[in-house]
Amino acid sequence: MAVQPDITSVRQSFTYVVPPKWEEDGRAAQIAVGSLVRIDFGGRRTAGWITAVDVEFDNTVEVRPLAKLSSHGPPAEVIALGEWAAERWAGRLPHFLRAASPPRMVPMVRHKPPTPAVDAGGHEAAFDGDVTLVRTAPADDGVGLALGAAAQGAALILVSTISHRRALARALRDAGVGVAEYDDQWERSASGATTVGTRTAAFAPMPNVDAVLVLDEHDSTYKEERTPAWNARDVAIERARRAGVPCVLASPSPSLEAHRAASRTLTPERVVEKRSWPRVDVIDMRVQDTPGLLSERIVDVIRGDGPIACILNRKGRARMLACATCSSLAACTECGGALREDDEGRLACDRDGTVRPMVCNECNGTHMKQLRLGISRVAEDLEALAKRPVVEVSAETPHQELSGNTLFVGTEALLHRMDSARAVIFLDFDQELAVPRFRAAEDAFALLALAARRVGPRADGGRVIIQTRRPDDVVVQAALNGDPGRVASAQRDVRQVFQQPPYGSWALISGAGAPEFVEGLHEVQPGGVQINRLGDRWRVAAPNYESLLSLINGVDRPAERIRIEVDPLDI
DNA sequence: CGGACAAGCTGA
DNA sequence: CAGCTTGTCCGG
Repeated sequence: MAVQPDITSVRQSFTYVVPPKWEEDGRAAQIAVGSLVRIDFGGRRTAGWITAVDVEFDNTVEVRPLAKLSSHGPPAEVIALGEWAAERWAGRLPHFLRAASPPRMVPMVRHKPPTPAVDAGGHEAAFDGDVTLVRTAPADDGVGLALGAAAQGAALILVSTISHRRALARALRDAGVGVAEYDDQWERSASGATTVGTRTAAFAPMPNVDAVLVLDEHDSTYKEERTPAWNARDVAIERARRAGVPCVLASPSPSLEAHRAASRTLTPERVVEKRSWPRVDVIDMRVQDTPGLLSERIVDVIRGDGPIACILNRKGRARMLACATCSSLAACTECGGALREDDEGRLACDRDGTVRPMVCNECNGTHMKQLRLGISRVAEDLEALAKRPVVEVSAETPHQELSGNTLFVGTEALLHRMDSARAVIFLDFDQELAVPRFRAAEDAFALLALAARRVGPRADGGRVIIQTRRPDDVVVQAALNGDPGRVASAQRDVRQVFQQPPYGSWALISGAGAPEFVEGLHEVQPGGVQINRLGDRWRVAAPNYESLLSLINGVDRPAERIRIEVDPLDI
């Protein structure tokens, strides 16, 4: 038996033998690749996974017996998938095997016959290719696609939140589908049931998968924040590829990664898609008479009935500048990012390092004003304008208080937490458009799609209101026209030209050992790879992740700690 | 990860 | 050079 110890820093399996007694009492027959065992290792007892059963014995070392058979574990295919993921995101195998393992020990798995066929309700067409991108209505709850997946047999379905997992599992059960919720119902998943779960469910122990579905594939919760920063959507695609089964990626605001991975894209007819979006009003803040963040045009809405969400992301506020003459936002002419005032009174872009004199791009005005407004101040102004109480929502606000006929103000977390709204007002959407990150446009549009979901389709009468100084921005225009395809086609060009993901692969190197490691990378003189310093970390950019990882894995790691984040989202 | 052991440092 | 700290290696 080859056993991978459950110790992150041990990157190797070790050979053990099955104790003779286990042959007699039947335990030997239960051992398979993936089984959880305990072993005597390095002078103590530790957990581990069986990674291979047919192993050549190395006669130069004394081989010890396994100490204990703890539990069933992930099947061999999932162990192999974990090995692939460890390579793909420059991580360690135990990280992935933990995600694939039961939360509590499982002595025995019963393999159940597959559940009877369910009616796919017209959604089976999405599942007759390899990787298909399906652009959904913002308010689509995914039940139709999930039934389409379950109609294929045992389906692996990823969702971005626990509450979506619960709701979808309930809907599938109501339709007669046997469902396991991962990882709470690990055993049920291992017995072959259709499995619904969040990020870690990409490693669910299903013995065979007939279809894979990733709902809201653009969602950043699919990306693990800690190292290894793996992405469940990409694991799901690989899992489907290995099993030779269809994989559907669904989202109202698809990522460029999904566009690239898919061999075809299914979009609703233009008219149908536009109707699936709510009415969107764009308010050009450059021509508003009122100072501050509240325009006249929102008055009627905020004085009206129903739950209303006013969204104001405060992160990075202090850095934003606008022309005192024409009110245009100071933006980088190279990359469109927001500019800040540097120490010498010039306009500086943090994203690409461009510096220019304090002169407005639009009107050549030389006086800039800081745009700065705290959320409490806005809540006060809003209350005065609406003539009704305003509830300021923070992370501590209990969920029960997020409904009813209330006017809320908060950061985008408010949108994630509330169930539905009659109107969503983005008080300062430039915050989202000007974030100095390569994914800013995609993320900004995803936020509008989330608002559209809370408000419902056009026929429901709800509204999304966008206050901005950039009414012509493609992100704003795409929402206005209910046409997500515009964002993708605009972004694709930029990303291709600058070899940004997914048309290139990046790694962020940080930590105390980073300088030494980067020096080692430079010594290799890799062709087609660029290394940039960004403050106390470095970005390694390669044409694809294969060449990125062969470079990174080919250079010795320094003694001091380093953190390698492959394909980061927030840069 | 954590134990073993080697190399380096300190004080008498 | 004992006694201690710090660093590096390796485990079946």
